[in-house]
Amino acid sequence: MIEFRVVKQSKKSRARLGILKTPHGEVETPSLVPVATLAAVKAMRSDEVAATKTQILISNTYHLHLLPGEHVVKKAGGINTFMQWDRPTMTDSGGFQVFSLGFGRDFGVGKVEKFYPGKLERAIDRGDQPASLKIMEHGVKFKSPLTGEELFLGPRESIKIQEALGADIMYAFDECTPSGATRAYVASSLDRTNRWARESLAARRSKQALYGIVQGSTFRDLREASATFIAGLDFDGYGIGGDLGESKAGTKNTLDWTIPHLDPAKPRHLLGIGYIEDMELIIKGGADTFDCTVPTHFARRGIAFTSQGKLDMGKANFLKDQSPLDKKCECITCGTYTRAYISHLVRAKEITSATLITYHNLFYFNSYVEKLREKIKKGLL
RNA sequence: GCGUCCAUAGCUUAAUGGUAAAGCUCCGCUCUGUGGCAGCGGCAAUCAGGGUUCGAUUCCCUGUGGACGCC
Repeated sequence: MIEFRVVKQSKKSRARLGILKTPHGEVETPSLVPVATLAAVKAMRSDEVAATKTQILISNTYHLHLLPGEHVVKKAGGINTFMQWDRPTMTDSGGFQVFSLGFGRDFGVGKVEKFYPGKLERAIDRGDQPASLKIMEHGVKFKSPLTGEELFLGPRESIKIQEALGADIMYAFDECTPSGATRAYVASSLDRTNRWARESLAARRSKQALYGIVQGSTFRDLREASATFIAGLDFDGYGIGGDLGESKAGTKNTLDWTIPHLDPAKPRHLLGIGYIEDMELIIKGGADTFDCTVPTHFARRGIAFTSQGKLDMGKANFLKDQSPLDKKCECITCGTYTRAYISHLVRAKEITSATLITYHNLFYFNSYVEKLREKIKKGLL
């Protein structure tokens, strides 16, 4: 089980400082939750991740079910022991894969995207199904992208897998609705997600915490209805997910519409959002935690986040640059290596480039959130 | 020294008697609960000279450079 304590509530915004207590230690909130999809932050050892000030990780039910299978993880003693990570963990339910392997895959777009340029002839409407999976009332029939094998995931299945994985916090099974979906589609999807929320709770046998997920896309009334419904159930916290609409304004609206309806004593997690420039907005909007693949995913494409902005280390001009990624950064990468060296590694496609930049990006993101916590403490946010 | 073959983008190759296609490289952009570690876009070339022809990168000759074989 978890305990959440609000240490300070800002008077200027919905921002708050908190302590999220789990069986594997405490998380100071607001906090970024780096993504370890397959029980690993890609390119990193767990001890390296810990050194980036990362307090908690999120892994993925769908992916770990396929590879290596939850029983392997369980046999190893659960996800913490398996990956030698002694701090808190969460597992996402697989609900996002209903989108990413479904409509997202069909149209080749992410969830924040506002348009499907030239790809979407008409809005996704009630009754539409993605090409490679089937969304049914009791769950979703997937086709493994690895083996082509059919795989069924519903609330009961998801919770069962998550219990075998053994993270501190689990998520209810939901459908992350696609942008470009009509109100009718979102409304019927929400009915289903709400039903799945109840079934997820009923399926739980363990003492792991379980977060319910708010959906409703960009429709204010649906977001409010969703938040109210989820708040009425006995969840330990909340996830806010789905299509948030156009990046900044959309994220703000979604938080404004949903958070006032949730129990303020429970932690709220914003699912899958976390550009550096969005963080202040997210935290002011009232999110206690948020996960994002950007620091790790971009690192593997050679992009470093610094106080000078986003740097594409693959660019040749850095080969002459003897300074660190970020002069103001205190991470090991910045204390040890030059931009010239890192640029060379990126251009040569050396694996080490991913390690070095991922390390820095996580450290940088976590330090950034740390500063925002300071700001809340000082009453500046 | 003689013979044969070759010469197209920075690299490796394609095609054609009506000025040329691709992969890699290079340059730019995109990536938000990570199927895919990529996707999209751009720059850029017919070795040199002469001949045949309405028109030559393509056919012919010479030169230059290279590969192979023979001596």
